[in-house]
Amino acid sequence: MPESVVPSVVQSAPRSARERVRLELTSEIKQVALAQLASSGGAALSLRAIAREMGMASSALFRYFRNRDALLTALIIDSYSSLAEAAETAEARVHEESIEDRWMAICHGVRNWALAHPHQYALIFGSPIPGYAAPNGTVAPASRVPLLLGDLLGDLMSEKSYDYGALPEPSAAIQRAIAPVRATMATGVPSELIVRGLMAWTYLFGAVSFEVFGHRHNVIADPEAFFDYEVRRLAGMVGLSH
Amino acid sequence: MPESVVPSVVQSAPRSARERVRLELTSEIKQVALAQLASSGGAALSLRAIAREMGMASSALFRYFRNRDALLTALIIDSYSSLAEAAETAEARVHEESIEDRWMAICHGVRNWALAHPHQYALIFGSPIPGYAAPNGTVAPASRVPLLLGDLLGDLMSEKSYDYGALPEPSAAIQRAIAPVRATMATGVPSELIVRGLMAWTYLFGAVSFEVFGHRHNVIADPEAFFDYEVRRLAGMVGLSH
DNA sequence: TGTACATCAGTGAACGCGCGTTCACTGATGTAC
DNA sequence: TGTACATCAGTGAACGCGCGTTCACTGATGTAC
Repeated sequence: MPESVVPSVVQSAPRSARERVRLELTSEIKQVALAQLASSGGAALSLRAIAREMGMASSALFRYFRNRDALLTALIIDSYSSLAEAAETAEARVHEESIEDRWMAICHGVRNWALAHPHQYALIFGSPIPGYAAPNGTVAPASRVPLLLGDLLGDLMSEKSYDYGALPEPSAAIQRAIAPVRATMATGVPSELIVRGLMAWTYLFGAVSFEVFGHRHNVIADPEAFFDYEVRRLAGMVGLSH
Repeated sequence: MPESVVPSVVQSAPRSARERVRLELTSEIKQVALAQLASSGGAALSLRAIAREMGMASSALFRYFRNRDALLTALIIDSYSSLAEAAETAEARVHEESIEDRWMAICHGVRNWALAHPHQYALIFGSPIPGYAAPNGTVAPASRVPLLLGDLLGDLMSEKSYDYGALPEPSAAIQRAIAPVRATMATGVPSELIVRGLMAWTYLFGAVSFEVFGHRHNVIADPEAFFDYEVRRLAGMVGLSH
C-alpha cells in the first residue's frame, strides 16, 4: 500500500513498525469498503463482507473502527476530501486565468470526480443514510468546495474593474436568511455576492447530481458538452464572467 | 382505507367484492411500505417488516407484488405521481396569472411536497438503489413536472409581447446535445427555450435537494425565504419573468 | 335457487443466506530496566 | 544486550437477530349450469 493512501487526517509520523502497519491496514479497509460501496451503496455497507474480502475475521475490524458508523464517517470524510482535492487541483491549474476560467475549471473538476466516483458522490450528496448522523468532523472537509467558490467571489470583488458598490443588496429578510454562511466568511462581503455564490453552488450541485443519478438519460445526448454550456451560462447569469 | 388511496394507475372499476378488497390491500401495503421508508430508506425496505406490521404472513405479500422490486417500482411510480399532482395543483391555482407567478407556484409546490415527503423524494431523486433498475413504466410519471415547465415555456413563446425570433440559438453541438428532449416536445420550440427550461429544472432540483438532504443546515437560516428569493431570481435569469 | 367446481387469499414451515457486535483467547511486537 | 512484563492484533465461536422467496396446504369467495 503506497504512502499516498494514508488517511487524510493529518497525523504525526508513525514511530513504530506496528503503528505503520496499523495505518496501512486502516486505509486498506477503507479501500475495500469503497469498492463495496460500488456494488451495494452506503446503506448496505457490510463489515463482514469487507473482512471476507480481506481474508480476516470480521471481529478484527473492530480494532480499526469502533463500529460500522465510524467506518462510514471515515469514508464520508475521505470522499469530501477527495472531491475537494480534485476541485482545488483543477482550479490551481488555471489560477492565473480569468474568474470565469477558474469557475469552469472547478465545475469540470467536480463533475469529473463525481463521474469517476459515483458511489462516493452518492454517499456525500445523495439520500442521507437512515440511522446515520454525520458527526462534526465532516463539516470542515465538506466546506472546502464552497470555500473555493468563496475565494473566487472574493477575487472578483477585489478586481479593480469591479464596482461592487453598485450592487443592489437583497432585502433585510434575505440578509438574515444567509446569516449563517456570512458568519463563516470574512467580514465585508456584500450579501449580493454571497447570494450569487450560493446560487452557483446550488446549480453546480443540481447539474452534477442530475447526471450522476441518471436523470439526464434520454434527455441529454452529450452530457459533457451540455454541462460545459450550462455552467458557462450560469457564470454569465451570476456575474462570474467579464 | 378510503378510495382516494387506490393505485394511481388507471384501472377499470372493481367488479367483485374480492377485487375491491384486493385493491384496498394493495394500497395498504404501499402505505405501510411508505411509512417504513421513513425509518429505513429505500435500500433497506423489508417485505417481512411490512407483513409484520400488517399482521399477516410475509408470504402473503407475494400475492400482491411479484417481488421486492415490483413493490419498489410501485412506490416510485406513486411518488412521481404524487409529486406531479402537487405541482400541477399548485400551478392550476394561479394558472391565469403571469408566467412568473406560475413558475413560483410550481417551485413552491415541488418544495412543499418534498419537505412533506422527504423519503419519497429521496426515493426518486436521491441515490439510485443498488441492484434496482427502474422499468419503463416510471418514465411517464417522472416526466410530468418537466412537462409542466415545458407548458410554461410554450405559453411564454406564444405571448404576443414575446419576440422569440430574436432569441440567439445555441451552437449546433448544443442543439445535438438536447436532441432527446426536443424529440419529446412539439416541433418548432426554439432550442434556446429548451435550454432555459432545462436550466430552470436543474436549478429547482438542486435547491430542493440541497435542502431536503440537509446541506443547508447551518448555511441558510430561513430556507423558505431564501428558496422563494433564489427561484424568483432564477426566473429572471432565464427569462421566465416580465 | 341450489349445487359442483374453479379460482384465489392467506398460512406456516422451511431453505439458505445475511448481518453487527462481544468475548475469552493466543501469540507476536514493543518497552523498561 | 538480555530479560520480564505490558500492549496490542487477530482469531473463532457465539448471541440474537434479520432477510426474500418457495411450496404444499386450507378455507373462503366467485362462477356456470
